[in-house]
Amino acid sequence: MSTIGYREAMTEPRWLTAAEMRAWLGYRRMRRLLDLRVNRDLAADAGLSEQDYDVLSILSEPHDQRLRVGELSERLLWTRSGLSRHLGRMEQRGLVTRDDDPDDARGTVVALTAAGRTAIQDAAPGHVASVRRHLIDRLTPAELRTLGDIAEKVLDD
Amino acid sequence: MSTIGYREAMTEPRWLTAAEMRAWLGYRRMRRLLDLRVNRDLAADAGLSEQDYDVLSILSEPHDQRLRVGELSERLLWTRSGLSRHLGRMEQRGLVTRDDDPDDARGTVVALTAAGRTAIQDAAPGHVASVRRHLIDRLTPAELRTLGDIAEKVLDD
DNA sequence: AGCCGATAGTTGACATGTAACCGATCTTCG
DNA sequence: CGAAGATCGGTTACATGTCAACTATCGGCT
Repeated sequence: MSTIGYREAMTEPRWLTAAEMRAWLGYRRMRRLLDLRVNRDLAADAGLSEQDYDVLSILSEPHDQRLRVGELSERLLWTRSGLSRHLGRMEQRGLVTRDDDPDDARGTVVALTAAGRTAIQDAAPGHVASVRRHLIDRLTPAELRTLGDIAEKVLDD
Repeated sequence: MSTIGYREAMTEPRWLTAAEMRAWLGYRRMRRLLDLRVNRDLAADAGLSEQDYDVLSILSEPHDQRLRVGELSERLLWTRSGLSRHLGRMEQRGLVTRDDDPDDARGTVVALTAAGRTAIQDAAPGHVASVRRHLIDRLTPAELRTLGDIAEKVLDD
């Protein structure tokens, strides 16, 4: 036994093969760089963070004009506390509002403001172009399909 | 024009098709959940963060026993300041040491301690098992290969 | 030799995430 | 009805990242 990390082949644990390691390390690096690039574009073009965009995007869907904080946190795979903080910042900036839920006094309902709607309308075209430039348009249809399959398998639980 | 986000088809910007959106949103959710799961395992099993593991892993490679901070930051795709702070924490915990580079007085050389070596040796088997469980073993060899290809295309610049 | 822009690493100010806990409210069941 | 426990959203304490500024050093060019 000598080397540690992901690299060596041993018999005890099932270490990663070269192909498996390529996939894993590739995923790790892709994650870093892709997110960096897309988020940088979004911040430069629209003054929004990835998180802002995600929240606005969900709220702007036709049937989700008003959403409970808890439901939003589930959709975003976020902790409630993190979302609560983030909504506070977005509220400060005038992008969303928070009001007591009339049906459940424990709850809070989040809604877009006019400014929030404008913000995502303005941001969307550039953001989609950025996602295309950095990811989508670099891949073949078959690769895109496989990426979707992979995500499905990983998420399935 | 009505809906905003990633969802609608328009003519002006090239919005995402259903397949493209599946890939992009799938990637986004996979990123969140996969990282969460792997990092949780690593923290529970070995008391290390993903970042700790990455640093230790590189330093434990045979020819990289001593590395400049700058080179480490390039390999990890990290900012220097972030790495500097992280190394400070790891140094506190006795996992690595930092010393002046004898060849370039501006530089700092990072090295593993005995405890650092032990830490990654202990952590590696469980971590590999975790990566297998949450990602590798869920995919076919063809999917793994495609994932590697995708990462390569995205990183290539 | 000596100056000056480039480079290395650290640090201060700040942004933003999580985990643990809290008060308010709902819901279930005796 | 009314108490026990679950649930909701938020807050406090803390971890950890970025950007910009800073100090020290290097190295090419005159």
